[in-house]
This record gives sequence, C-alpha cells and structure tokens, in this order.
Amino acid sequence: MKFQNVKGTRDFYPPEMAVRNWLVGKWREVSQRHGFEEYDGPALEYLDLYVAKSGEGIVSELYHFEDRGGRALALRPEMTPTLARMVAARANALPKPIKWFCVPNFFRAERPQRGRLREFLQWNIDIIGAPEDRTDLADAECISVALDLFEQLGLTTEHVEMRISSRTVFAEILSTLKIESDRHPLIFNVLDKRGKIPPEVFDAELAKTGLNETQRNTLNEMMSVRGDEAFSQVEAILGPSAKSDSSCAQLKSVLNALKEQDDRKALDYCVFDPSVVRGLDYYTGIVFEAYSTGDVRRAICGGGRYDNLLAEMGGGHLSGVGFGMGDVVLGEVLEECGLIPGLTESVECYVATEIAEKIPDVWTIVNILRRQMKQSCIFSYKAGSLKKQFQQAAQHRAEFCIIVGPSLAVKHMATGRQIDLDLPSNLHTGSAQKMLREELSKTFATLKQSDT
RNA sequence: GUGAGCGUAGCCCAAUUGGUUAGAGCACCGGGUUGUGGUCCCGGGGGUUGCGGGUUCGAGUCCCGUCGCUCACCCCA
Repeated sequence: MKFQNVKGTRDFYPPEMAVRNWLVGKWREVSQRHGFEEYDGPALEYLDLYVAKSGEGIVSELYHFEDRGGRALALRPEMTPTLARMVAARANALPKPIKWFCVPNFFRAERPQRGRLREFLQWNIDIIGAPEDRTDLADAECISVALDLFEQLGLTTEHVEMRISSRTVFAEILSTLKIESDRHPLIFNVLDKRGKIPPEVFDAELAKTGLNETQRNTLNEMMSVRGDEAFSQVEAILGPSAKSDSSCAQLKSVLNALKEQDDRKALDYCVFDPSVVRGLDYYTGIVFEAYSTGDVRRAICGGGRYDNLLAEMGGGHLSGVGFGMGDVVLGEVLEECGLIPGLTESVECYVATEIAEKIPDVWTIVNILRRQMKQSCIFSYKAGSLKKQFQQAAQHRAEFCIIVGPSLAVKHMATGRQIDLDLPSNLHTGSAQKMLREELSKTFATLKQSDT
C-alpha cells in the first residue's frame, strides 16, 4: 500500500459515514429543538486570531502555514475565536440572546491517542448576550441541551454524569483564604490537574503557588467531596459571606432551574463536583464536564461561562456560555454502551432480469422509477441469474424487486409475495409509461398493505 | 517532543518455539444445489510476513536500524 491516510485522520467508509450522519443528525435535532441556529465559519483563519486568544504557545499545537502572499494561516483548532469574530462583526445587529450551534471539523497538531485525533468533529453550543441578571437560566438551558442529547442517544444516568462547578465559587473561596485574585489563574491551573496526578505531586504543585498547608488542606478537602456534602463544605469555608447573593447561591439557582424541568430527569445527571475546574483561563462562572461512568476516562464534553472573552476579543461586553462535544470520545462511549444502531443504507427498488435483451427495458424502467416516481432504485448492469440479483437486492435492503422478463413481476422482499404485471411492448410512449407508473404504484401499495 | 508495547491477506487470527511451497475463517469475485433471495457445497483472486540490514546451512520466528500503529506523558480549546 503506497498511500495511507494522514496520522490522526479517519476514512469514513459508508458504514462509518452512516454512523457519523446519525450522530450529527442527533446534534442538529437537539440543537434546533432548543432554538439554536446553525452557523459555520471558514476552516482557515489567520494564525493571529488564535494567538490573540491563547498566546504564542498555541502555535505549536496547531497546523499553520504561510500562503503565497506571505500570510500566516492556520487550520481551525476550535470555534470560539471564529464565533467571537463573527459575533463582534455584527454585535449590534444580532438579536439577543444569540443562540448558535455548529458541527465543524477541527485540526490539532497533537499526538493521537485514545479519544484524541488530529481531525475530529465537535458540536458547539453557545448562548451569547443573555440578560446579565438571568445568566443562570442560560447556564441551565445550555446544560439542558447536552443532557437532552444524552437522552436522545440512550445514554442514561447509568452511563454518564454531568459534573458542575463554579469558577466564582472558587474565586470566593480563594479570597476568603486571603489569596489575591491575580494569583487565581495560576492556582486554577494546578487545581485542574488534581484528578490526573498523585496526591503528593498535587500538594507539591499547590505549594509551589505559594499556598500554606492550611490553605492546601482546605482546598483538598473541599475538592474530595461532591453533591450536598460539597455545598456544606463550601458554605462552611465561606462562613457568614455565604448569603443569598453569593456565588454559591448562583450555582444553586442553575441546579434549581434544571430541577424545575417537568420530568426532573435532567437533574439526575448532574452533581456539584468541586474538582471540575477546566484548564482555560477565560472561564468566569459555572464550568461543567460530562464523564462516562464506564471505562472511557476522558470528558465527553466540557464548557462553561465566559463573560469577558467577547470583550477581550473585541466583541463588546456580552455574556457567554457554551460547550463543545467531540465525536471521538462520545463515539467510544456509545460503542462501549452498545448504543450505536445498525444503519444499513437501503433502496426502494431493485430491477432484475435474466435476459440480456431486456437490459434496455430495465434501464427505461429504472429511469421511470427514479425520475418520474422518485423511487431510489438500483439494478445490475448485466443480465444474470435471478439468484444473484436477489442476493444483491437483499444486500441493499431493497423493499421491492422488479423482475423484467416476458412480463413484469414485482416481488415484496420482506414477505416474498409477488404480483405479475403486463409489460408494455413499447415502453417509450407516454401512455405506456403512465400506465406502468399507475400499475407499479398500485402494486407497491397492495404489497405493502399485505405486510401489515 | 519523551517513554512503552505491537506490526503475517481488505478484516480477525494460525504457523509444532529457527526447519520444505506461510494457512483457516469472514469479506470479495465466479460456479453449482434449493427450479425466485441472506442456507449449503465447490472454485478463484489476493501476502516480497511493514521496510532495510545482520546472525545462521536455513529467519514470519533471533539481533540492529527505520517506518507505521497503539497506549501513556506533555497539552487539552
């Protein structure tokens, strides 16, 4: 084999493409039900767009090159900069809140490993410009979209959980612990690693940021519990400042909104988990990650509130919340849970003949079916044994097989029932074609009825 | 970029531990039976054992290199 696909990319043969289309279809369906509009941007952007958001360090992580005009371009590694750019360009003209989604492919120049490729699809959901005093509802709606998707895919609370935390709660805790806010980003960065490194290493890393033992222990204890217990811990740490307008209350109101849904099922997926921090500096409010409860360890999706990002990228002061969900990890989880359906492409008709001289008639009938009757239709280019052609018809999940011989026969593949029709001697007259159409329609209907 | 494991047919795997001409199954193509279908039977194409070198009378098997894949680290938008 001389050529192969580029490392970290995938070939989608028809069976894989069917699964991909199925998944993307679910993403679209759920997005639209929640009132999100689809958009897209270019796969190529100026390299500077990403440097502006993430710093020079990002350059080694993405595919970039110089075009013939000397411009530094990059293949998009994420959507947020493009989204910010697009929103900024029409910030005043777009009705708020802006609720957009997209399902683009992204490229990252990383070493592929489990759940991570160099090209992948990612569903992006964003709500921008929600009223500042009701961002809790935007947060809840955003999370609700993800949970609805899980339900649509058959992923239950047995399979996945949504871990929710809040950067503002953390900020308040750090302030209570007398840690200046300019050190918060550095500390968040360490806190984010907590689940991935041994406890001693974690403690040492925290110590490096200048936290004393009491501060470290307080954070560690709080991050080791979840749910109501975590709320108690947080409230204990915050003490008298944990009032109704506190960050903690805001987080609770997001969870409450999810609870208010009619079936209350959404909340069952969710848990307050202070160990969720997220690695990005721009998050300003709630942060959340969905995880499989099974063997797949990576996050299925992640997101949060980013109220300053748009302004930083020149988009004016607009609140924002959103998440991304990649197809790779999700696909692995679905596979593991046996939730990927059998998706064989099917056609409505197969036209067969044993007689070589009838091939022109086959071709004519195929065209009548396709062009006049709008039926999907395939046939064999060569006359041959009916056995073989039936096998092909069955392989393609044809609903009907039309056999052209001295006369016509229509066979219903599911039941094996067969009805004979006359074959007009000249298929090229309008009246013959009209008659054939009517006969075929009637026969299809009859055979379908007998099925039920 | 760092480390580890693995490379035999399109796919999943064999090959008596170094011994003749590298084999099955699935898939694909062709033929036959059931006289018009997913069964069964027969046949066929397809491999320089990733590639290159070395040790040996002899290498798919051992050694070195290289490429590729996978997993982990880094990073995670």
